[in-house]
Amino acid sequence: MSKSLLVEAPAVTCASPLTKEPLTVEQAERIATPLKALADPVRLRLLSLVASHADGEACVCHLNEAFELSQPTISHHLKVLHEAGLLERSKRGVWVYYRVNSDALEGLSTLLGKVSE
Amino acid sequence: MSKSLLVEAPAVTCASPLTKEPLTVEQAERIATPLKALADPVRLRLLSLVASHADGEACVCHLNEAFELSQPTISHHLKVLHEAGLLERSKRGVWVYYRVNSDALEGLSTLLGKVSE
DNA sequence: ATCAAAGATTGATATCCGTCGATATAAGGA
DNA sequence: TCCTTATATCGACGGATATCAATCTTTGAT
Repeated sequence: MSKSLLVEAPAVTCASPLTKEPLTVEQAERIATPLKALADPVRLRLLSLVASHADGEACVCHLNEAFELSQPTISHHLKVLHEAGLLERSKRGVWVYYRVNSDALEGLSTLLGKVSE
Repeated sequence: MSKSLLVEAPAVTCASPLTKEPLTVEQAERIATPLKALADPVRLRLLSLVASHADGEACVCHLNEAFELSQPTISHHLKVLHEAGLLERSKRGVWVYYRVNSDALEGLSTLLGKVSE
């Protein structure tokens, strides 16, 4: 119900929906979900923080320290990114680590790129 | 004040902000603007409708007909896309035509693609 | 068993945003 | 000039969302 929408529906990203023929209502709604997750300054910084970490993985404890926002707020943003399929989550002991889902981002990238051809 | 943010700040898109090093607050806010414009099902369909038109140009009158939404609502969405730099506007007589700004979309596309490298 | 720390969840609040009806503006035609 | 049509703007309403404090859950340590 809240898994990666882009990964679960590769047909949408592999086609060229923005150029050849207009998007259907369903396609537009599916694509809007990860874009909405991305369209927030805090979540963009979170994503870039995770992506720029040494091993592509970041502990929530470190992410919390990087912002002047409450812990629940960061937790909320991470949840939004995770449910949109942009971040993967793995728990080790008490700590939770997030890493970027490259496939999802790549799908969005090629989707937008199709328009410029 | 409301021109294309990506085109006016190519440094942001040409660098690799999402991978190498975390985005600054200013960069994140600048990138969030066009992404917010894009992160709506109606606006995605509007953009794809314009992009898929024969000569890459679409009259507002045709766009209005394609949606079961009021004329002011479509006008609002077109304004958001235009102010985000994703659509260009040209008036001929009584009619207004929109066309996709490929540079802006390409900038966003490469920006997201940088993460997957 | 108890405690402390990490992270998620809940409930509340304030702001943002999508939508509409009504109205304004602008351009062409009679 | 007056009317009609195309598009934009305004003001209002309702739903979504970003944020916080408080609380809960889970895990490891003592």
